[in-house]
Amino acid sequence: MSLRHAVLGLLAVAPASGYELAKHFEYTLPRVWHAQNPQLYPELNKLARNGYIEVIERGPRNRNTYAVTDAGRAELRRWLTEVEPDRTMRSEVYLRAFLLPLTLNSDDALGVLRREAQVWRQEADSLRAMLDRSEQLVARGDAHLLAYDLNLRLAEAMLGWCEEAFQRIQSRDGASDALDRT
Amino acid sequence: MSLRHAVLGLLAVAPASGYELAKHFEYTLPRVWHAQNPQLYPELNKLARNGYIEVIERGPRNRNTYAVTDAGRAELRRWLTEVEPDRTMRSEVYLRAFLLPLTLNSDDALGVLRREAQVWRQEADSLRAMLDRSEQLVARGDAHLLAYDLNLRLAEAMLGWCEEAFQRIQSRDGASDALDRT
DNA sequence: TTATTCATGTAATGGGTTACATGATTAG
DNA sequence: CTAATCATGTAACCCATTACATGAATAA
Repeated sequence: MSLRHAVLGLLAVAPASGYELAKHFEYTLPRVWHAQNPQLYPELNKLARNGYIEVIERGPRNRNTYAVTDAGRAELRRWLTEVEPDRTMRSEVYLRAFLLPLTLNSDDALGVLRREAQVWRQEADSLRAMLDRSEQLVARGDAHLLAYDLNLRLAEAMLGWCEEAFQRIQSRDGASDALDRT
Repeated sequence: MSLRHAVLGLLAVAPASGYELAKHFEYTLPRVWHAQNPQLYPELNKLARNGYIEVIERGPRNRNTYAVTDAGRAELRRWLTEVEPDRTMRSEVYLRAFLLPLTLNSDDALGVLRREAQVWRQEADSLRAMLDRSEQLVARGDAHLLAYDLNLRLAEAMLGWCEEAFQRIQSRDGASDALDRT
């Protein structure tokens, strides 16, 4: 499991509180890694007990800001460079895309694909706009841009697939219509 | 959770035993949905008790071949067309890609990116070869091709990102080298 | 007849989600 | 002073993984 390394990684990018991490997972990483409050707070305490992170500031409302320690940074580096990634995935989006053309009739499939294409087109557009804006503000080599770029490429892949699937199903349908008419 | 619908969907494509489903998840769907034996057999029994699937054949070695019932097909259609998808993801691959440029030094990052690009290039190549072969065997409208096409597009997106990230990190590095030299 | 593959499962453990609880601070 | 937001957490439940168990059929 990699929640441990997800948290460690985010804190290596910038110190944060549990509350901020939760927002981060919800708004900036929803297509990458997902985690909520009841996982985060116990995990932060565990990482702190093991010496990978530490509280660097106590704010109002019991706010604890955590940062990675040297040991944490070393562990993160070890994980990224030496541990063979688990490349299996479990994505409802991909599962639906897989099943849709295989199990739905053409009308249902085309309807769902039209809606899905819309979602990914919007996501791709807003990521592209964000990247355009950012490239004027920060240095072109800024590593944050690469994170957006990954999301953009995945959204574009989904959009491209939706459009391809739509066309193929439509022409398959057209072909059978044509056959029916002869 | 969608294990229920993953199983229902696979059985809607073609009847199968639990053993065959496990192989399917392992070899044809590893980048889509992941499930193993100890989940599958209880889930199959539950789906059968609820009337969504049924045993259509008992083979040697206690082999049970399951197929979806009309109720199962209706439930699958309902899920695909009416239930709003959960578009959050939890992918170790994406998480690593996100963290890599933000937390590793250039040398480490370039090394890992080179290895990763290799993996996705191979996956894309073999999927492309499989698609080329298939298109000569089956009708172009065959829905199975779309499943391969999705995997291909995602692999190409990962490969494209790896190459882009490699170049940006290299040129960022080159830039700082150039500055050092002056 | 020995090893391999097919085939189905259970038990123990660990990870993740939903629902709930509590209280401090800030904005209107 | 009221509502919204910030902030941390626990309890109960469900889902997923690892390790183990069992035995039938097939290939060498």
